Amino acid sequence: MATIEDVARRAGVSQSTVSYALSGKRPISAATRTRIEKAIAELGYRAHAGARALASARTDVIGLMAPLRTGVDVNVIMQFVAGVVTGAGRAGYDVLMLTQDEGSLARVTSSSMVDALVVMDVEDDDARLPALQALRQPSVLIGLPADPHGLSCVDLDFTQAGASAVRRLLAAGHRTVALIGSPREVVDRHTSYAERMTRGFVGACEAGGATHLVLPTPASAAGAVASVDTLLAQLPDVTGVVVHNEVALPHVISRFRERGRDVPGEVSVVAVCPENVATSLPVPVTSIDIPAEGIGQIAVDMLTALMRDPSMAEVRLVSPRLTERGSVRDLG
Amino acid sequence: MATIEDVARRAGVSQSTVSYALSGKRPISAATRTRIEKAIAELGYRAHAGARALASARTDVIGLMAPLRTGVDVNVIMQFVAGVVTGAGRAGYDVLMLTQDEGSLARVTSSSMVDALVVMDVEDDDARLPALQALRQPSVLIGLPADPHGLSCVDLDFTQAGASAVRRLLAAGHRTVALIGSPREVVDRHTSYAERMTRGFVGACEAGGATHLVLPTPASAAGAVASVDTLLAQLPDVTGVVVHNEVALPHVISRFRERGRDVPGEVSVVAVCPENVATSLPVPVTSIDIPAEGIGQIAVDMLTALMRDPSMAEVRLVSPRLTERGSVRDLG
DNA sequence: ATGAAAGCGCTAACAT
DNA sequence: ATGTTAGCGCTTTCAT
Repeated sequence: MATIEDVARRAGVSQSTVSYALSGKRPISAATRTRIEKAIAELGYRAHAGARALASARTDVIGLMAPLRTGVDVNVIMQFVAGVVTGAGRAGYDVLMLTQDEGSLARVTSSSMVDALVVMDVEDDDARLPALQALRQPSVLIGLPADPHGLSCVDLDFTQAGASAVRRLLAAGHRTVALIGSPREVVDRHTSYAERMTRGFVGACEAGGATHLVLPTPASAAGAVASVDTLLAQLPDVTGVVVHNEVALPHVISRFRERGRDVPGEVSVVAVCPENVATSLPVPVTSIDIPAEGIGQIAVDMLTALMRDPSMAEVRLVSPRLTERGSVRDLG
Repeated sequence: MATIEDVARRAGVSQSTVSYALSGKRPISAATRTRIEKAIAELGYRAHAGARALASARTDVIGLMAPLRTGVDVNVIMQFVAGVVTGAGRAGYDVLMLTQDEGSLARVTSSSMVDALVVMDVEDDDARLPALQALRQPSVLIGLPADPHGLSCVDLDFTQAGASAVRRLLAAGHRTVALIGSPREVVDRHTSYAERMTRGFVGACEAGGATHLVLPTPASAAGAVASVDTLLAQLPDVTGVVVHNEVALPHVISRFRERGRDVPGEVSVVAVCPENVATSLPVPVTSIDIPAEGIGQIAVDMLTALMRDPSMAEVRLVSPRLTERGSVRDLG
């Protein structure tokens, strides 16, 4: 591999001139610049990442802690990851994937492998928060812990999403509604989005005087079927459901039909899921989009802002947008 | 951040002694080792990754090129990624995520950001192969190109999987069968697994004298419905289908039922998909497992072997294993 | 506008 | 068993 010294020699300039030509931190005459570029092209030169990191104290790599456990909304996670990788690429960063375990955070930060961190799957009272706050490197959470003090966070405003879904049903005259939500484990861990979704749902139901039920639901066909059956047993008059569980969604709809309740004839459905999920079902479903890829990109934007100015911490909650697709029936 | 020099000073030894204590490349007396460990713990020392990479010419990072396009079997991809990350972690490596674009491969390798590469979503005549062969760093493909000469590859033996699925149906007396396969784009790109799957399917059909049809199918409910309808129109006598499209699978089954063909009463189904997909459907489906996570780990094992000895290139095709779950009816 | 040279924090000869 | 020291390939401060 060619080094910067090889380039300098070939271009007949000094190392530092090559370095400055590359970084643009110093004016370089057109003639010199041309010779340097030529030498770089001829040698196929690329700066050694380690040497650069050592000298400049930056790696141009950001760490991404994503929950890799299979089965749990992988689709959504993948879209977040895609957004982060895309946004990072655009901003000139590479992405180091980190597993959930406690150690990797300390390892990659204290060995200076990454300049910054994006953390997913945030819990209400997340064990990683103190560590993140103490870090030299800035971080952005995708999710919203109970106390986001001093941390940068971005997410869909799930509280509003839950409330908005309910209000849509209430406006159509529904008075008995249910939330088919995230799996029990996710809820029990007080995962931030599940917590907020439930709060928004329940709050709007209470405000609107609607009879309601929240059903944590496994991400499987069997789980979806069981939840629908439980729901029909406990709340036989149910006419509206909010589904925040993309794996269960198709099975929820078909189970209602198997049980003789047509969607949207007898039961109206509002889903909270990525758009491509809502549109690729046999029946298009009215939904509130989870703009996962966009949020991933915003996370990177916030990170680059933080690296420029560490005082820029902020919480950004993306407002939910409901798209009608005809799965809600007006009882008026 | 503490440096190795801080540790050395605190432990009253030289830098190199600390380095050797850390790497284990030299015998260190128990007493010295203890003092060094104490100093390291007290200072919270961690070697600077860049400095280490510069001096040792290795990064302990492997690059992972995964197709991040959403919608295409994300579940499966995620499982492969999880396997690679898990395997890498166990072997002491971190994972740098790379997008599909041509440039990133050259960039991370020639700037020495990674020691090795895992490449997914391999096409029959993949454009990246020449570049990979020319690389200083070893690489392992997940998939099998038409000419794997000199490259290390690992994948499920999809040819055998296709053949084996067909033979299961033939053995049960089925004579008219279809393959509900990967999306058209995937097939058109000559993606390695789709290509081999089709070959195995068609080969076994021809060998067994079965009437057959191959239907590339979009990864959506609508696509699944359309494929089933096309199939029933073109091959009304069909009694057995092989489904190699995990998104379509549930919709294929429900569409058959909507069209009055019970599964497995009238139509038998063999799926080729990860086990958790086959078991989480309303009806458990007889399937050939895609051991994605395991293959991801094997890829890393092969990579570490290659780094030890670059002549260890090999092709490993994992034999398919069919698990009965009752979705195939014996016509005997 | 350009060059010389001092590090950045490690590893691995080369000592003893 | 341990210490000394020469790089690894960059960035950046001084110089000019």
